[in-house]
Amino acid sequence: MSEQSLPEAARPEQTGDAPPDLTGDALPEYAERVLDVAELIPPGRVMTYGDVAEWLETGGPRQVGRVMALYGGAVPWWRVVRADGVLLPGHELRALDHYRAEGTPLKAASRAAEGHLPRLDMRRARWDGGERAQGHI
DNA sequence: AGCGTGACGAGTA
DNA sequence: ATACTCGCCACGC
Repeated sequence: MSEQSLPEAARPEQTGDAPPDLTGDALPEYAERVLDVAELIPPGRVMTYGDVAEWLETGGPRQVGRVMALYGGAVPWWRVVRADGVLLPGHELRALDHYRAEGTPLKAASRAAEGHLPRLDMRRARWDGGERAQGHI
């Protein structure tokens, strides 16, 4: 539940009649697949934009990024991250709370890095999609 | 049927 | 570490 109830506006399942939906003019097919993958990422782990694209075997990191920017609110958006583990501007606070709550591995800050925000420890946090999951969706 | 736009990513300097 | 460049490709004009 801490998945937070999101605006269902982003899920246009039943838009029988041209809904004036703000966010939700029929989610493009590709966007829906991206969100499906995002929902599979286990708590405490992350996938990069590129990983998601690779899994889908369609589009690329930028396409995934666009989808997350537009419809990310409908899924655990903090589990789809940049490959270098750097938190995006605007996500520092909220995402960090999620990572701490889920136990997502963060990189220990070196003294020289004091004053910087923690980065994700991608070596440990990155989720490969799970052996079983590969090849589905 | 183009064309511009990116929550990207790898490479190079 | 930073700052560029370039390739990527679905989507909305």
